[in-house]
Amino acid sequence: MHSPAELATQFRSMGRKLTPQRQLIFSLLHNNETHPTAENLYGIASAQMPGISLRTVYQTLNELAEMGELQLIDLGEGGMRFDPNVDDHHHAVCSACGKIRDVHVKGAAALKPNDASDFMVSDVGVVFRGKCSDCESRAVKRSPVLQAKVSKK
Amino acid sequence: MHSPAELATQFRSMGRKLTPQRQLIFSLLHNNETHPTAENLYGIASAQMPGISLRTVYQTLNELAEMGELQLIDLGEGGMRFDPNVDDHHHAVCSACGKIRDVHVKGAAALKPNDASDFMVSDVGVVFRGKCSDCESRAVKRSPVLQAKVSKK
DNA sequence: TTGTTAGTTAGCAAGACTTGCAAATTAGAA
DNA sequence: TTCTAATTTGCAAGTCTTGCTAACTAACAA
Repeated sequence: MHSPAELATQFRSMGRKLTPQRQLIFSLLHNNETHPTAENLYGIASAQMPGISLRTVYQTLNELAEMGELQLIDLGEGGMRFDPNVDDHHHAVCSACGKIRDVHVKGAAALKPNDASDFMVSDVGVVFRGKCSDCESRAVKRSPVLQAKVSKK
Repeated sequence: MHSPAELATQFRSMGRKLTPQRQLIFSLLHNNETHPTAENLYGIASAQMPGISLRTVYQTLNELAEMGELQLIDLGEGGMRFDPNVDDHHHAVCSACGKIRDVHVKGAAALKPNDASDFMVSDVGVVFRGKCSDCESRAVKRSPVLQAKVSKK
């Protein structure tokens, strides 16, 4: 995604208006690597601009997506995620905490269906599921406790 | 997914009942490569068993998924898809007709995030987007017509 | 065959997420 | 400052899925 200032210029050059709501959303997305949902952004936006509506958040996000400034990701967890990183990359999802991380995958672009030579591939998406280091170490540390709890039953 | 007969045995051994509704759904899923939605299956099931409820279809599908007999796939197109093929495989989605095809990808299991060595991968999913051969050839054939239409505007 | 009962089904309400709509508001140009 | 098209709000509605519960029935024993 371009910087808030660049987006402002771009919006105006398209005959669109630069509203405070849009500026706020631009700034919230800038360098945002949390892959927020619309609701997430709405929560943060509301704190800084009471009264902003969830509808506006959705609207602006959709506009940015149409402009190619945002990537929409749906990982099947109920709710679209918005990623201001539109470079070629993939995602790793922690099954414990749900956090999504951008990752790069060597050779992903060269992947091909083994048994569908007649399919014209235009895009390849890779999703890793597993545990992030935080959750992994937490699981190890808690392991004895959990066992104790189980044995108490 | 196991055969309808095997599923029947499995259900009974779990203290579950083998209802006509379940049998029908088992049979509809057997060797089904269309990646149907719950609504799709409900439509077909209704024709053969008027009165069956969508609720029952969802319920049975969820049970099968919990038993590991079904893979749930969400390709972000509004609606979960159910795949009786639970072998290790991936998917190719046609952006024109929406059809989903099972594909195998050599080397997919060996993929690793390039820049997230601390992430413990337990599963890798690959989704190809593009055009299936039907849509591809159709697009080529129609191309002159479409151009004519455009120039008329 | 009949009775018993735990497991199921059907139907509707409701929940989560997203979009459509229309009235009120406002950014940006003159 | 004035004007107008773009925007924002708030709510209704749409889609997909699940919760709830009364009525029903498969499975089993007598």
